[in-house]
Amino acid sequence: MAEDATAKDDKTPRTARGERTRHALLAAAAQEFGEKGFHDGSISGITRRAGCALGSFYTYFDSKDDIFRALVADMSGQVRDYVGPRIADARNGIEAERIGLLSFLEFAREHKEIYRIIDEAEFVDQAAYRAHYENTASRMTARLTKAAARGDVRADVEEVHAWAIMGMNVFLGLRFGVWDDSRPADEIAAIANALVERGIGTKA
Amino acid sequence: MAEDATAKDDKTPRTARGERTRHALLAAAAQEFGEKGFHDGSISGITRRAGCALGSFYTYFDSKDDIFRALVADMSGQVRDYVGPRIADARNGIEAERIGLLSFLEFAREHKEIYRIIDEAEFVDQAAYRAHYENTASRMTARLTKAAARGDVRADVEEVHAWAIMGMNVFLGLRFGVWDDSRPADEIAAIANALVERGIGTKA
DNA sequence: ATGAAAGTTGAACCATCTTTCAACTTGAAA
DNA sequence: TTTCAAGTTGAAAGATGGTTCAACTTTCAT
Repeated sequence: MAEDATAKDDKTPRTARGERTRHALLAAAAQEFGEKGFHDGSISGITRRAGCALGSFYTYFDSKDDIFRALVADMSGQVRDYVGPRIADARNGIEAERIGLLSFLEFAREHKEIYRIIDEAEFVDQAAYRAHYENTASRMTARLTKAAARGDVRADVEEVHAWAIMGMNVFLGLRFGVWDDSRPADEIAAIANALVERGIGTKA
Repeated sequence: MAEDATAKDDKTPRTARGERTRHALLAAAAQEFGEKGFHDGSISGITRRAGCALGSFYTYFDSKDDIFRALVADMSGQVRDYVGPRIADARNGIEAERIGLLSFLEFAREHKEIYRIIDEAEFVDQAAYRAHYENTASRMTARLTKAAARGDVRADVEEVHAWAIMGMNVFLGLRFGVWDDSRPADEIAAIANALVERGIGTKA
């Protein structure tokens, strides 16, 4: 998840100790940026949390931007890896989207820092930000298209529907996952899924 | 839209010239923050765009945060004032939401900086950020509840539906308003509204 | 055991940007 | 025409925090 190694000056750790430190720095960065945001978070804050010296940071990362980029890619992958397998168990296309939202809500409740980090990528690394949402949307479009072929959803599903449902999920995750998790996640998922089922489903 | 005047040290302009400068600074700040974001944007960048000296900034604003706060409130109000009256023309609750999205898309295409500014409030002034979305959602919940009473939409509409539809709108605005405006806005609005109509409508 | 590569350290350097301030200009009321 | 509050100016103070670096310690293959 960061195997560049452009031969020039490779920052990849070569020993177990180095690996440990790099990992501690990434975890500390998730905390630091999650709590304070990118600009208010500081590298000295990261190294303090990681329990190492300021200078060690530059053994593994080129800059503050560099570790942030690594973090966005990492979190984006974590969501995908948490949600993906769960969706695979679904019996049909509508069910898949319900499980997708449900597991996303669970993930957001467990990792409340994810919003601050992904959202701030809009300012720190726009390419990573767009990549995250475009990848998520295109995975959803692919799922919906497959579901349409199986007759689970209307034949006219397209990108617009995917962005609509993704936006729905993101905002429900913010409101009912991060800001306030007092209502059961499956209740939220059921309400939203009913909207989706009638909206694009074929069973009407 | 900023009549504090706490007697202490009032920054309200007292002359027409002062009013002009303050206004130029706000407009310049929208440009500067829209282009570079809050942290990369600088006060000297703002005064340069506004065509005045660095020091003049502090005649009208206490700090960088202060002008940003003023800007978020201003943009939030602009969206509300653009979308609100258009919705009022709708013949029913579903039509209202279609017009709401359509006019939001139009607004986003005309003011692409709005996303950067509102989104960055999450980091600069979280209270303003939550206020913006909570106000928007509660206005939508109120509209939907009224529509339910008129029989336009299902009786069980609630906050969750409002957040779902708002999230849909925000993401469609980002993808088909700001990032790429090649598809007609009313086409996007029609597709999303069909989803909403079948999803919460009563005509089904 | 030993030497070289990998990793660690934190003070200091440096660039940037917010904020202050005291001198100066403007414009309108008396 | 005079006066003065309001507004303007930009250099410089002050603060912050990213980045560098040269000395030091640890690890591990031989």
